[in-house]
Amino acid sequence: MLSLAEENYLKAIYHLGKFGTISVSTNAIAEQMQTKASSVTDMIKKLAEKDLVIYKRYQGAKLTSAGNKIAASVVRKHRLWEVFLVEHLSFSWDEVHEVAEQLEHIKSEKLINQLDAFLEFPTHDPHGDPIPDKNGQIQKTDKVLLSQIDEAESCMCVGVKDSSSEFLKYLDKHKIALGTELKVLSKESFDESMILEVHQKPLSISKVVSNNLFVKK
Amino acid sequence: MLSLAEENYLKAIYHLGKFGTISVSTNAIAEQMQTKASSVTDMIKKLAEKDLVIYKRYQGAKLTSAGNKIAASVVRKHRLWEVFLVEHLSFSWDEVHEVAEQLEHIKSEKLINQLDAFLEFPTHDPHGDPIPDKNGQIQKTDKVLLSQIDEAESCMCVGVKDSSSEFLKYLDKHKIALGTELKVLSKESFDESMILEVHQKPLSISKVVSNNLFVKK
DNA sequence: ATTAATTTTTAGTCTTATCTAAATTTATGT
DNA sequence: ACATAAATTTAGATAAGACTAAAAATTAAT
Repeated sequence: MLSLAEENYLKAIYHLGKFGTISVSTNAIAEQMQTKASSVTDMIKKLAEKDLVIYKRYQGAKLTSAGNKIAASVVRKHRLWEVFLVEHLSFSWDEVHEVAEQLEHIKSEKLINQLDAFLEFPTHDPHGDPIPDKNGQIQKTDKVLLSQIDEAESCMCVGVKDSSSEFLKYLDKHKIALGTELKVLSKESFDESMILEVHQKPLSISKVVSNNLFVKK
Repeated sequence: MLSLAEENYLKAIYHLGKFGTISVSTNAIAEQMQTKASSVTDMIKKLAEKDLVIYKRYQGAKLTSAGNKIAASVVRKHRLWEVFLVEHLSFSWDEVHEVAEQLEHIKSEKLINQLDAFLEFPTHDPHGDPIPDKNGQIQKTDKVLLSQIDEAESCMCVGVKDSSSEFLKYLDKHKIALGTELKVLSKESFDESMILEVHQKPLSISKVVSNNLFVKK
């Protein structure tokens, strides 16, 4: 049985390493985990002992398939709980992360399978991120950043890259949610800002915003 | 913010000390927590430092009102989660304890208040135990052990004293659940066994059973 | 290709929560 | 009341996970 700390490290490597495909540097993990590189070295050695990561000194860590499976299951739990919080307990999408960080570590196969069924097998969390299935598989979507959309094109908001509370509240304020239709009225090359049409009204957004909003054409 | 271990100690003292009214011995806590007396001494010193228990050397520990409040809130969370698991995730009453032991430590005021509302403010958990309110108050019930019921009297099952999986499965097997009507047909003074009428059929039960089932006349 | 800068690891320390073994205090029995 | 038993506390160790500071390896720059 893995400790909370071990699960969090696996999750960090999972997120940084594109779901276990590439090696992640000690420093990158340290930054993600808000800890020190020396602590990371200790932990990845321990995870390597358990065959959850492949570790070569000075070369960073990469998830094994066992490690990937565990990391994906933690992410699965996190995202399912987020759906529960939003759909049934009236949480807003900027409030769920902190609580889901705790709930993702609850250990019970039955709990998570029943929760999945109770939620009617959702495929995406409230931020538009895909929920891994029982085997850790995630379904790929063809989402692109809003900044990639050309002038005069329309698209639909399907996810966020930055899921910080600040950004989510900004989107709420401007009535942008998952499923919201957006049309690019114009793009300003000088500062890469855009003018959108949202709910029949124009809205000017900066590059920071268009670079953190995923859309589907 | 309290650690998981600290919360568990407070909960143990709460259960053993009748909700904070009486002092609990080091050994009793050690047995309840499945740990050693020396570990208990260390911890209750620490809790005393934080003014959550009153500790006098060689005299055991007693919850302060602050400690009682925290312990009650942990118990509240435990029991609310149990209700959720049974009512919405198809858990049976003998399966909920282990998972609720984990869920009770999730920290979020909003989570527990919303969960309470979602469950429509239940007053008792699936084993008939009362759920403390936000202020830690529990409503007293006039339940009594089945062994106290006289011959020819009828009563209703309202709770269990032993909530082990084994006992709960025994009750399931004999179709005894909360709300089930029971009539004492006869009592055997030799071994203190009883013959009940349950669902229009006779059922012989031992003293162990009648001493672990709460009923209301 | 060597030096300089950066990254990573090692060594040693700290905290929390646990343990064992020994010492101390309280309770018990005659 | 006094010896002994039982309960409790103290002292010293251990393991997990974190940290700092110093050493080592890698990468980058000239």
